[in-house]
Amino acid sequence: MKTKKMRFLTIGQLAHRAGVGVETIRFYERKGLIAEPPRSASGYRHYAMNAVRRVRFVRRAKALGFSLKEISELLALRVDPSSTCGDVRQRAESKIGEINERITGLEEMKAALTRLSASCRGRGPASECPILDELDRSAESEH
Amino acid sequence: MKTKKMRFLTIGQLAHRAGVGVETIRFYERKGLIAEPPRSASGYRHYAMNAVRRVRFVRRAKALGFSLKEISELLALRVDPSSTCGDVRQRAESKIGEINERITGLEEMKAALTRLSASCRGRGPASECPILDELDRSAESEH
DNA sequence: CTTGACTCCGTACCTTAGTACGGGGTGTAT
DNA sequence: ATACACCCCGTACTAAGGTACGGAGTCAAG
Repeated sequence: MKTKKMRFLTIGQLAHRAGVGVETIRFYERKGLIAEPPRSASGYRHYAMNAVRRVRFVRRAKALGFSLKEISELLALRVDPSSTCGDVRQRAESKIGEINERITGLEEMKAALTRLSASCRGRGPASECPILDELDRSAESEH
Repeated sequence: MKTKKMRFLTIGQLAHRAGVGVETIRFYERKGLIAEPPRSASGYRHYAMNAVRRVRFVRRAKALGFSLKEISELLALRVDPSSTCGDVRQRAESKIGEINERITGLEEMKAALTRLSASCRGRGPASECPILDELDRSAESEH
C-alpha cells in the first residue's frame, strides 16, 4: 500500500479513482477509448491525473445510453477540428430518439402484460392459467 | 419441395410455420424450451402439429420481455401440478415491475440528455461543445 | 531480503440469443 | 439416376462489455 504523492497514477490507482476495475481500464485502452499512457522502465503504465476524467467521461456517456463504439465516436469528434458542436448535439438528439423508441417498446410490453395479468384471478392450477393459455393460443401478430 | 399432407412436420416446416429459422428450433431444443421430438429411421425430427404453438409461445413470451430462461420457468410451471395460476401471475407482475424500472432508467437518461442537448447551440467546434464539456467536467454521481 | 501487493501479458471465459459453417447423409421430383 | 433441397451434427462465431486466470516480473516496507 503505497500512498506517496506522485505526479502520475498507476493503473490500479486510476481504476480506483474512476470507480472501475483494473481490467476495465485495460479493456478501454484496447478499444481505443483511452490513450496508451507512457510506461515506466519496467513497463508499468503511468497515467496523468486527467486520465481519471477521461475514464469518467466514458462511464457517464455509457450511463446516458451510449455504447462504447458511440463513445469513441464522440471522443473522435472532439479531436477532429472539422467537426462542430452541432455534430455532437445531433448525436445526443438521435440518442434521445433511440431512447424514446425503447421506451415505447417497453410501454407496449407493459400494456400487454398488464392485460394478461388482469385476466388471471390467481386461482387454480397453473396448467389452466389464462395467462399461459393466451400465450399458447394462436397468434395474431406473427407470421 | 414436398408439400404432401403429412401428420407431422419436419424441422424446416415447423420453423417456417413458427416464423423462425431452423437453427433457432434446434437452439430452443438444446435449451429445453421445446421437447426433443421423435426421429425418423434416418434421424430426422418429426414434430407434432402442436409444436408450432409451443414455438410461438416462446416467441410471444419473448416479445413480452421474458428471457429464454424465464420462459422455460413459465413452461415448467404449467407442467408442475403443485404450481398455481397465482405463481404465473406473480411472474407477470414482477416482469411488469422490471419493465417499469427500465422505463424509469430510460426516462432519466432522456432527461439528462435533453438537458445536455439544450445547453448546446450547435455552433462552434466540437472541441468546445458544452455537451462534451459537461461529460468531461467532473462528476457528481460516481465515486 | 523476503513478503505481499501490485503490475505485466495473452488468452479464455461469461451472458443472451441466436447465426454460420462444413462435411456428410437423405428424400424426392424429373 | 441425378440434381437439388433438405436434414444431421458439432463447433465456432457474432454483438457488447467486460471478468477471470495463470505465470512472471516489480515495488516498497519491515
